[in-house]
Amino acid sequence: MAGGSSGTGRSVTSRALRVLDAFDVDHPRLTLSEMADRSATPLTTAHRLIGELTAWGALSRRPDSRYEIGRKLWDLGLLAPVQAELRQVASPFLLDVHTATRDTVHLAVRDGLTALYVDRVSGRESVPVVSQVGSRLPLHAVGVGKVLLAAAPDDVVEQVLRSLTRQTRHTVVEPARLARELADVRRTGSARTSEEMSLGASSVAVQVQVSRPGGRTVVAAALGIVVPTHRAERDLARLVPVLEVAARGIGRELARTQEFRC
Amino acid sequence: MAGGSSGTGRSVTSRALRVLDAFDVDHPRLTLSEMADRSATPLTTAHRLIGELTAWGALSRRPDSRYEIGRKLWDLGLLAPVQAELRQVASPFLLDVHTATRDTVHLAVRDGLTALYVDRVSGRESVPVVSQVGSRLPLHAVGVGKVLLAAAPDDVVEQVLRSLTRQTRHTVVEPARLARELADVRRTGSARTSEEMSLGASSVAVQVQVSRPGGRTVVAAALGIVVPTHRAERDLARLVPVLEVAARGIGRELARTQEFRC
DNA sequence: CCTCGTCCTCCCACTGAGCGGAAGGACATC
DNA sequence: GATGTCCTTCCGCTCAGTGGGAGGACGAGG
Repeated sequence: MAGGSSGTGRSVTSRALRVLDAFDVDHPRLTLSEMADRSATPLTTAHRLIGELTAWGALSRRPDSRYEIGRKLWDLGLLAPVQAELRQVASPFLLDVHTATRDTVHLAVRDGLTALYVDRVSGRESVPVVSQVGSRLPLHAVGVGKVLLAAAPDDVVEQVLRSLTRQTRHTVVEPARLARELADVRRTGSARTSEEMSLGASSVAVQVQVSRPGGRTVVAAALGIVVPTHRAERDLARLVPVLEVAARGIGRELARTQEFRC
Repeated sequence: MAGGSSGTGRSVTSRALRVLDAFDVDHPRLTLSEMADRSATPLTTAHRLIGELTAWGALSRRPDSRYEIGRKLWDLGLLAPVQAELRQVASPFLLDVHTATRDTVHLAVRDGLTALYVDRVSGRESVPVVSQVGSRLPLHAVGVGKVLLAAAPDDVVEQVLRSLTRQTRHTVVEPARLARELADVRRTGSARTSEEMSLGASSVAVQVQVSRPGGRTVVAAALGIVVPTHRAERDLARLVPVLEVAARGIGRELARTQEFRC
């Protein structure tokens, strides 16, 4: 190869894929040179690769000459079995909760050190949208995250406790305090947050437990609801039973499905 | 290149992408050799490409050694602006309709000669699931499809009329009859189907109209609802006004958004 | 009008990354 | 143990990919 200077990616394929990596939630639209920069690819090479990706439909070019993810990737992405069964089983229950409360309902699983939102039903006149399907948020700052963290292996908990990032002035960043909260979550099965991720929003969340053959139960997901803080005092306590009913429904349904693997 | 025999794809990138094309709704899980076959790629080459795709996260390997679309593609796909604005605007309205009726509600746009389902809220005890988000169904056999077809350019209508495929014994496959139905749709603004796509399911759908600056209105999408046939006679007529209210709300909201482009 | 800056597109000679047949392993079936 | 299916590793040939450079398109500032 001509350049050979810095760590030239390696294979063509990996380079093409790295170009795609330039996109993320904060950068859903990029110019050619932005993509080249962000993926550390020589401009000319990026140009060629992007041309091929566009021809296939992985990217598409907007009238303003910037690129965005194309429909083909959308199609393909929908085939990904990311908790497909969980989402399918849980969806009606989320709708039930939404119908009963008209608030924003979330379903999340733990993905490494983050809470991955796999489904969402958004309330009409609800709080500022922080999370969307596909979002990952820090475990310690959101309701569903605390629930998932409380059920996580010790090493995960330790790692999270060591790196508590502040999101708002209400975020719990003292390890000891969070550890105490987690103990409460394990005892009660539910977690609360109050403006710890974004101001004006409070939440409750509960575990979705699945009984596995052998008598053990595992926490497969977390089900949460977000309300404007001014309604939190009045509503959150009342919402826990609603969530619990739905969570148990989901858990029972999941246990029934033989294919389910954690 | 060694072989050089048949039309060797071309570029590495296009080959890698073609391998991904092996996946579709009917084939969400494939073995290595299936992917090689389906993409007309020599086994060894497919093996290498798939290895790279897997390393990046485009694919993932299941315990049973088959491959499926990986989480990374799911993430990326969610960034695709496939009717992003439409979906965001419409979502609360779909939920409203669902809350009021508890049936399966669909939002679709026309994509070439098919109806592309961009959002869905599924009813609890509803009909057999035919369509999912991302599905494409023939325009002439579904409610939202007829609405979209009625608003489509003449050449599209002609093409569809020339190739009416039978889905069930109730599918309308006579061009003249469908043309008549389309005229009705244009007049009334709503379309019905009765077991034309799958037995046991009937539907109504209405246009989502947007007033563009300049006084013209365009049909941006179709909003539909599916009910079990045994309830169709009783429910469908009553559902039209519900859908119309929601569709008008969506249309008004879309018109307000300046960015909206058809 | 010209200059400068940004961003994109085209060109082309060099070379190492990709290619894929062949061989061998893992596992199941008869 | 013979036969089949599916996956993985190996390796020498060569053509596809590479990326600097040149130049075009467009806009802002002088």
